Amino acid sequence: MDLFEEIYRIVRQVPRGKISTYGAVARALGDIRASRAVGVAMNINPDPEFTPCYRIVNSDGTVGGFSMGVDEKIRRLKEDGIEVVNGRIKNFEQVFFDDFFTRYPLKSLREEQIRLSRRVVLDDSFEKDELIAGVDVAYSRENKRLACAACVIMDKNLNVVEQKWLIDDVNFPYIPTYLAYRELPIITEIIEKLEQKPDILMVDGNGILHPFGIGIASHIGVVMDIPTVGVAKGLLCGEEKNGIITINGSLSGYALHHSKKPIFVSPGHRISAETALKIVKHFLRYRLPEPIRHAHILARSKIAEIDRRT
DNA sequence: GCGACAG
DNA sequence: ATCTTGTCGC
Ligand SMILES: [Mg+2]
Repeated sequence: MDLFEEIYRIVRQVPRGKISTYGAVARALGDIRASRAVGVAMNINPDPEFTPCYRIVNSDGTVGGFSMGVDEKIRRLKEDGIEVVNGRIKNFEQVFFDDFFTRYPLKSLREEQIRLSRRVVLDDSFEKDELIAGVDVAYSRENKRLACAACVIMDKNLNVVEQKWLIDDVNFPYIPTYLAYRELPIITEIIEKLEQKPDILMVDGNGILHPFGIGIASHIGVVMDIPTVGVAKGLLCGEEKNGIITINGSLSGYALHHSKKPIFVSPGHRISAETALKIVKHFLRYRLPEPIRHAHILARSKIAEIDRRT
């Protein structure tokens, strides 16, 4: 699913002489949470003459940003006949457009998440726990649709057994609660490239610690049918109390405060919360468990190398 | 007005 | 995540 292309398709529906907002485009995608991603998509708009991103403004009526300069955005709006006074759209309600033709792609993805969430297994369902892999994705600053995925397999003595990396395009922006749709394709690709099969995969992001119980670690686990653990650097949802994270009163994960800033561990798939915690603790040396930390360093260094050469 | 928003 | 074209709720 190329959500960037879906965004551009919606933005092209705004007629000359009308404006819409980041939030309205996000709603046409199916979720207001995508408003910031709409801004990101406008920022990297590959063809501003074809896709008039200058017609997308802030929902409070201010014009918002523009990579060619806000003055240029205002100039183009005025050329369309939109009046702008003190950086604010005049007659906002009259010129506002949100009558989009859309299939609400994010609503379909949410339905898929809910279906997948019912398939999450929270019992220890693995033969061995000898080879633990960590995976992470780093992004190019030159080309914002280019990413590097890296995977590092370690044994229980924290020796690196195998590492692989690859570069590929990413066609889905980061949207809170939809992270899997951004990173799953490239992560699937890197896992398939491994010569050895890890017993458990640790993912940079949440497992069941997600508003629909299906963070990226759980999502990968169910789709690939592998045991997974989620390790996040920030709290997406839930409440912390004495190191325990609950959503609506039921346990979803744990907070670890071993480092300056906490991490949040939650089971992904085919593992219990307690076992997930135990395995993460076994690999802690710095803030992040070693397999993920090494994958992060590898991915960053490779994408930095690409950026240097272009 | 300020912080929250996995990456 | 990178260095940035947001929105909502407290
Ligand atoms: Mg990451």
